[in-house]
Amino acid sequence: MPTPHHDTCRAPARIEGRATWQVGRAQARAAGLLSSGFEAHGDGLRGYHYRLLAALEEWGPASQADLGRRTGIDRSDVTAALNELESRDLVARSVDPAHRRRNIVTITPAGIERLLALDEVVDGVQEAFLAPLTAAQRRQFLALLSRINDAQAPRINDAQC
Amino acid sequence: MPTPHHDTCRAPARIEGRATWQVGRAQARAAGLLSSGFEAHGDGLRGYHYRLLAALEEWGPASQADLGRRTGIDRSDVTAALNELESRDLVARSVDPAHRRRNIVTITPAGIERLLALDEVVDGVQEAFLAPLTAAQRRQFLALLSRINDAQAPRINDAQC
DNA sequence: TGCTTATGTTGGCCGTACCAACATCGACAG
DNA sequence: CTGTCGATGTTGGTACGGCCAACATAAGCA
Repeated sequence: MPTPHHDTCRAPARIEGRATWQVGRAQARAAGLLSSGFEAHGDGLRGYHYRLLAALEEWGPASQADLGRRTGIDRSDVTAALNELESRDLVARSVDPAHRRRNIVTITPAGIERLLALDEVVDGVQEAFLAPLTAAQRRQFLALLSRINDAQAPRINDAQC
Repeated sequence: MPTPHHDTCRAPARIEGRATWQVGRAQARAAGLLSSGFEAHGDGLRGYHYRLLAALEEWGPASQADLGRRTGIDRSDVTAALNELESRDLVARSVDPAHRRRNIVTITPAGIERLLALDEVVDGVQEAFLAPLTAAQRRQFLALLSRINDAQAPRINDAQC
């Protein structure tokens, strides 16, 4: 992604003061940092792939549909992302012997290795993103964000959680 | 926009704790609320149009290129959005007598009226978005966001500010 | 005068998120 | 056992925001 600037000369006052606008700017900044990081050290992988690798490493092998439900990624997008991961030998698909229609996706040792490398990239991005805040402010910021996100979130797929 | 859920069952822990992830979730929520609001009371208008109307009302008539620079919207997108605003008689284009290549865009009384109506929609969204926070927490949240956004922001177009 | 810059416009690209349709397989009711 | 229903993986398409390239034209300046 080519670094969204999103801001130029300061938005109109009625917009600049809005929380939704500020959140949008912050997210644009975060997305820019992330995609720069992935572009530099990610071998063409992006957020989708990182989320899927992380889910596989933390929760173990799963079917594609389960992966989609757990990560909030659409089934069709899971398929596409897994194709790219599989072509790099970072995950392996195998047919479930019980349900022959289902694929069991497993993360490979190379996948874990790449995941750990991406972890460091993402950690570096966090540091850059939160740089203007002190440690106490970062805790506050995360706490407020969590409060907003937890209290809300329409939560559509609440199956098997 | 059909209400992004983005979250399903809690992301992997290594992602859930990241500030960039939380900001993304918050922004997804904000965008969903905004597009719901615009969809319900906006007569087909969206963020682009609101930003342009606000810029015109606050800074007065301007050329399309200036509008683009001030709002951070690309020239080509400004053209498209202005076409829709003009077709609703919310703005008027007139050729600058000095620079015959330039259009002077003016907000019409109907445009101001619509802008005020959209202001209320957007205000309602802010309220919904910040609902889980107390007044003091909202101030903190905005202050932290401003600190992050102001300290950073690569600022590419810094001309005439 | 000619060269360069700025403007508005058209058309296109990319990434994220969705949705619809399809063939296939399992499970379960009758 | 059969038929129906649901779930799965896949393909293909949509929408939207953001961005870029190219173009014709007008202004400004050398």
